[in-house]
Amino acid sequence: MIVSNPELLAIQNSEVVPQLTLDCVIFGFHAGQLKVLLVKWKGTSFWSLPGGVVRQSESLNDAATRILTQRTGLVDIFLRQFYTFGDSNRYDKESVSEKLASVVPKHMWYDRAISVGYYALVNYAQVFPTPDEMSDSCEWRGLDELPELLFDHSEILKTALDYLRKEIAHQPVGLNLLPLKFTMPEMMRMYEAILGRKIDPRNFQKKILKSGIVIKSKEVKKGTAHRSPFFYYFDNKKYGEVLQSGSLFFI
Amino acid sequence: MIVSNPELLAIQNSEVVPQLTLDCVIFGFHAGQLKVLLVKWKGTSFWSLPGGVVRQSESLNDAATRILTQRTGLVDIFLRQFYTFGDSNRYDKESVSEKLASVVPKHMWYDRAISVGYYALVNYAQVFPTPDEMSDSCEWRGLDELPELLFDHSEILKTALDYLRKEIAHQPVGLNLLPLKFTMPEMMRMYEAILGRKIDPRNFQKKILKSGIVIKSKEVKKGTAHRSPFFYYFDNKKYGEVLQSGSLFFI
DNA sequence: ACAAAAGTGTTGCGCTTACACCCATGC
DNA sequence: GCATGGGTGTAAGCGCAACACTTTTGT
Repeated sequence: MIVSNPELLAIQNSEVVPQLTLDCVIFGFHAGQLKVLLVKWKGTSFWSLPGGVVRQSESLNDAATRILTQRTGLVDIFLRQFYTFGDSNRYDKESVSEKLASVVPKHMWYDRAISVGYYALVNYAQVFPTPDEMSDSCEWRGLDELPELLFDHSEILKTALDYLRKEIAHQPVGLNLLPLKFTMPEMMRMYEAILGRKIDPRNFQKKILKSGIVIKSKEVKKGTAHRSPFFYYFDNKKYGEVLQSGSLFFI
Repeated sequence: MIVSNPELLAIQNSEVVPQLTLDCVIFGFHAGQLKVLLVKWKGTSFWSLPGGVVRQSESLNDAATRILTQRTGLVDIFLRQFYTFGDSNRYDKESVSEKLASVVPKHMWYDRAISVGYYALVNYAQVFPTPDEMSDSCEWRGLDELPELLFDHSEILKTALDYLRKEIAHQPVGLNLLPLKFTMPEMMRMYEAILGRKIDPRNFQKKILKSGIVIKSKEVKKGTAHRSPFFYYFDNKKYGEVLQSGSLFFI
C-alpha cells in the first residue's frame, strides 16, 4: 500500500519513513493577491496545508515534487525546502486524532512527527486543485482569509512567507508566479503582495528593466478599462543567470 | 538505553526517532583560520561531522543543543538549523557498514536516513573537544586541511558554509566566534576567513563602528611585535537589536 | 634603523529614494 | 468628458568602494 497522503499517519510498514512528513506551502498569485493552496479533510471542516509522507525509495525533493504534482497537476515547478519543524509538541495527538477520527483511525497517529517544509511558487491559472482520498476539497485562499489550520500549519505557513520575503530580496521571482505575458503593474502587484507593502511604480520599473530579466513586448493588453499597459515577458536566459548569481536585487 | 551518539544507528526501540539523525557543523576561529570540529570513529581512520539521534521526547533544537554541549562543553551557543538532507542515497549502507564494522554492528544500519543539519558558531578558546564512546578523537580542522568525510558530510559542511556566508551579509556575527576582547584586525580576519576574500581595513572599521555593535576600549593589546592594536568588545544590547532587526550589514 | 602590522580620511560614483504630471481607455 | 489606472524623468542625498601614508612596536 502506498499512502500518497497526508500528515502523520502511523504507517508502521517499511514503505515510508516513519514519523516523518512533508508539508507544502504552495503560493499562487491571482487578482492582486498572494494565495495559498489548502486542503480540507474529508467529512470535516478542518483545514491544513497539503502534505504527505516520504517513501523509503525517494528523496525529500522527490517526495515534495510528487505531492505538488498530485495537488496542482503541474510538473517542473519552483520548489524550495525552507525549514524542518521538529518540536515534540507540534500537535496534540489526542486533539488531532479526535478531530480527524472519521478519516484516520486513532491508533494510526504517531506521538510526534517531524515535518520538512517546502514552499512552491506556481502559476495560478495553470493549476487544477485536486483533492485526494483524505480531503474533500483543495482550494486557494488569500493570506487574509485563512482559516484556522490543523497541527502547527499556521506557523509553517508564516515561516514559509518569511523565507519567501527574504529570498525575493536576492533573487528574481515571478517566472514561476506570473503567466507567460504580463504587464508591469501586474508584476509590481505581485511584489507588493509578497512584501506586504506599496512600491513606487517608477522606481520599480527602473530596477526591473535594469536587471534585464524582462523584455518589453510591443503588444499591449486590451480591454483594461483604462490606458492599455504593455505586455512584458521573461528573458529566461538572463533570469537564470541572475537567479544563479544571486546578484541581489532589492526592491 | 540512550545513545547520545552518531549517525545512522538502526536503533529500533522507541527512545529515538527512527531513520532521523542530526549533524552539526561547529565553526570556530583560531589563528586567522575558520575551523570545523570533526570526530574520528573509534579504531578507524574515518572522520565525520559530530552528529546524533533525536530522542522521542526532545525537539530538534534540543537535540542539537545536547549534541553540541557534549562535544564542546559549552552551553548557550549560537546554533542554527540550515537544511535537511534527505537523498535516498546519502550514503552507501554496504560501504559504510564495512568501514565502521568495528564500531557499529552491520545490522544496525538503516537503508537510508534523513539528517537535519545545524551549524554552530563557538568561541574556539572555550571549547574542550570531547570524543564520545564511538569516536576516539574530536579535533578542530581548518577548512583547507579537511580529511575526506564519511556519508555526505563533505557536502553538508559545504552547504553549511554557504548558509553562513549568506547570513553574515544580513546579521552581525562574531559575538559567538570571538573572545570577549578582540582587536579590529582579528575581527576583520574572522570576516575574511568566513567570506574567503580580502576586506579593506578602513571600510571594514567604518562599517562595524557605524553599526554600533562594538565598543572601543582604551586598552591596547601588548606584545604583538608591532604597533599595539586597540581592544574592542561587543555591545550586547545593540548586537541583539541589530541581530533581531536584520538591518543588513553587508561587508 | 628597519621591518611589519595598525591606524586613519577623503573623494567620486552609483544607487536609492522621493516626487507629479500627462496619456490612453472604457464608460 | 470624466474617472481611472498606466506611463514616464529628474534631482538630491546617501552609502559604498577605492585608495596611501603615517604611526607604533619589537627586534
